[in-house]
Amino acid sequence: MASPVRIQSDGAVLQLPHSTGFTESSLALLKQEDSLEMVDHKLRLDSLDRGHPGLYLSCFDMLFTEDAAWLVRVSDSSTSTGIGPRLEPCQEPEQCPVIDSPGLGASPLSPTLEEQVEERSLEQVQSLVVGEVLKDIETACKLLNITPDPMEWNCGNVQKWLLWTEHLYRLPQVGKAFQDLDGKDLCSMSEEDFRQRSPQCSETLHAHLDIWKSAAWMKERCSGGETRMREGEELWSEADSSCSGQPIHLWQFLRELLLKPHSYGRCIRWLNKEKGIFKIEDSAHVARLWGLRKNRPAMNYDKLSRSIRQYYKKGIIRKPDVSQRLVYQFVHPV
DNA sequence: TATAAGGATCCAT
DNA sequence: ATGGATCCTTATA
Repeated sequence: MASPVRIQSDGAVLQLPHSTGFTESSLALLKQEDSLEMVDHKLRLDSLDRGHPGLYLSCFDMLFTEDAAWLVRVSDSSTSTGIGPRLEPCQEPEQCPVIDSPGLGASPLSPTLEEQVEERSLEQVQSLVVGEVLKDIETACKLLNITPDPMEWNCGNVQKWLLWTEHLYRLPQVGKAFQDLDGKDLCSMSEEDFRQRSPQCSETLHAHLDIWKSAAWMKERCSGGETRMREGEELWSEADSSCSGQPIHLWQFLRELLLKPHSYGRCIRWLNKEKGIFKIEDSAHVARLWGLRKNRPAMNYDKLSRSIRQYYKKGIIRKPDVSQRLVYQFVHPV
């Protein structure tokens, strides 16, 4: 059985419990960007976990977005609840200590100090990584309209999550094998149980679920002792367009995709953000995502584009002055 | 062949 | 009433 991986050496920021921790397999999942050709950042963390020399923790775009403010809250709240190991309130990223700034004429750092500096830098790197993972789960929740905690999923939610994970890791469709399961069932399954239902994808699915479970566990832990939430930084986006009760509109959905270029830049991107001009690079992909979001498996670009064209009259979206294929423009750019 | 434009109809909220 | 989904015809590159 995979042991929980400490994403930190002694004095860990993030030593998660056995049942919900980032296991070796879930970390392995985070490393798969090589095969997925999605490398944006590769963070060498081998010294973090002396039990796993040479461990790379990589962030492919789905798991690496813009900032890590979430983490600051995570660490703050764990401090305040007194339950977990602590991380000093993070400084601005720009002010993070640089690891190799040797000498500068002064006497060399003592090993202890050096270790401390290294430790802190690594903590911040880890914080970034975990923060991005959490943010990306948040994004997926918005897009799929499901809660972040797998334990709360019904069978339909499980199927959505499976579809999503398949799409994310280019897996074959395995939804059928998990048809009758709700979130609780899924969470209680061992990797062996996964193997029985889906021999090819068990490892990835189990590991990915592990990440979600960890995230839910962390969220639970943070929200328990602390309710502070800075405006505009909702943890799980209860106030977001997709969760505010009203069903999401297509134009909002497109905007959400456009705001996550790390994750969706390959299928939709700004040509001119100021003017609100964007291009759908992969029409089938965007349509699939929209169908996923709206529970419309038969969605395709033909229908999606028809809906976009309805916006012409309403003054929400139009064709840019020089009309190009798959290029549209928000009439009121943000 | 894929995309674009827009009419018609149905459905859910 | 409104926003979409679906299906359709016609035009264009």
